[in-house]
Amino acid sequence: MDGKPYIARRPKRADGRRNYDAILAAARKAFESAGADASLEDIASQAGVAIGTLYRHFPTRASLVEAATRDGLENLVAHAERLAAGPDPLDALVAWMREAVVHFSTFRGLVGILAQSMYDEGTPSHTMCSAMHRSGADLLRAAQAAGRVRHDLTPDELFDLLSGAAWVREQATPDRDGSSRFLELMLEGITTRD
Amino acid sequence: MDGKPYIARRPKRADGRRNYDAILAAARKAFESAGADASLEDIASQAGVAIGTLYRHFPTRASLVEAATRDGLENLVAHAERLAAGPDPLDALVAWMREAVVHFSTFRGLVGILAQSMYDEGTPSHTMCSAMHRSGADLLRAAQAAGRVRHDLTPDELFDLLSGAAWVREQATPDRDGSSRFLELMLEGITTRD
DNA sequence: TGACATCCTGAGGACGCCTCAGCTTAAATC
DNA sequence: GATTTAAGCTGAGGCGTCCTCAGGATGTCA
Repeated sequence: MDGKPYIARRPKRADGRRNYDAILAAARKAFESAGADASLEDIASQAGVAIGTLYRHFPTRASLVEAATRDGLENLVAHAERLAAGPDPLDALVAWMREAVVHFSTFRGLVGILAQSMYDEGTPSHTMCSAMHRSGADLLRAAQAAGRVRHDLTPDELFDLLSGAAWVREQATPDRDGSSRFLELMLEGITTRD
Repeated sequence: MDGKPYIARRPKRADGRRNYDAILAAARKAFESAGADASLEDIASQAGVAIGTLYRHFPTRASLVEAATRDGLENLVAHAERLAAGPDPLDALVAWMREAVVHFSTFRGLVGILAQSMYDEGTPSHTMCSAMHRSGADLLRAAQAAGRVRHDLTPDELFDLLSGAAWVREQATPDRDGSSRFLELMLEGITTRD
């Protein structure tokens, strides 16, 4: 829509870096406990910083979410590469999917943002999402090449399933978490018959 | 948490009924175009009514959503009964599931509210959700009794799958709606092997 | 035609978003 | 160390939304 997305960069000056880090730490904590729509003014004050400073470093909520979740997604991508080197392509895919669902539901509201970013280039998280998309697609292709997963499943469809599972996990209460069962059933629908 | 949920009732006085209906109509339109978090002040003004009047009839957003979606859920329950009378229990279940997913994603944010209401008694939509839960459970049981659906699938798990599908549909853009494929794959995971 | 319960109104406090003009300060240069 | 300057910080304030409540209006019933 309006050019390239804003990706927050660690600033140059010492005080800038300090505040940047403090805001990020506060944001992680706040998102975890209040979800992706946590109050930005709370986050700023938790970080010991004025609201304007928060906006200086993270001009949009999406850019803050992106910065707060970048590490996790990077890990996910890195892990995919390690898994791809393993012996069993299906095991690799399944292990990765489990991990992905957990990451996607780090806090309430994250899946929605990621799902949006996946196909919207004007979004801070789009870059990481694309990288992740590639990782998943590679693992999927390998499993399909080994004849372990149905060939008509596309990467987009895989991500729809993962997002759905993550969303269910997001909704889970302490006494009810249907996400692992969700994944199990999903795998039944995806893997080829013996 | 705090006693029984507030279910909006059609008021006694003529002006009250008029406003109640106008608000409901405006709310349906607003939810459809702006999602479940549409501005209540907008809805009131669209209905030609002061904000206080909206709150008089619908003291909470959840109660307004409940009233706006009651019909749809009632239909869903009624349809389940009709389907249950049909010859093929699996066909009945599948048809109902398709319909349920569509209803759950009537507007953005609805699935989340319904998923919440399903297991939280202190919620306006809980009553209808429970009725729907029973409907689905009946259809599921019948399909299982006929040996067409795996026996270890619980109603709760079925609703997790339906909610996941509905959520994916909610996220869909005009050019990308993965929900029908989602349902297809889901059915693969659920039905028994031939 | 009262009398009264029901209903309506909209100002106002609380909160969150986001901007911007003015001020402070780190750090590079001399 | 003094000077310069760009980077960074602040927080008041405008705006939108939520929700309440005191006071006023009106449908309804006898």
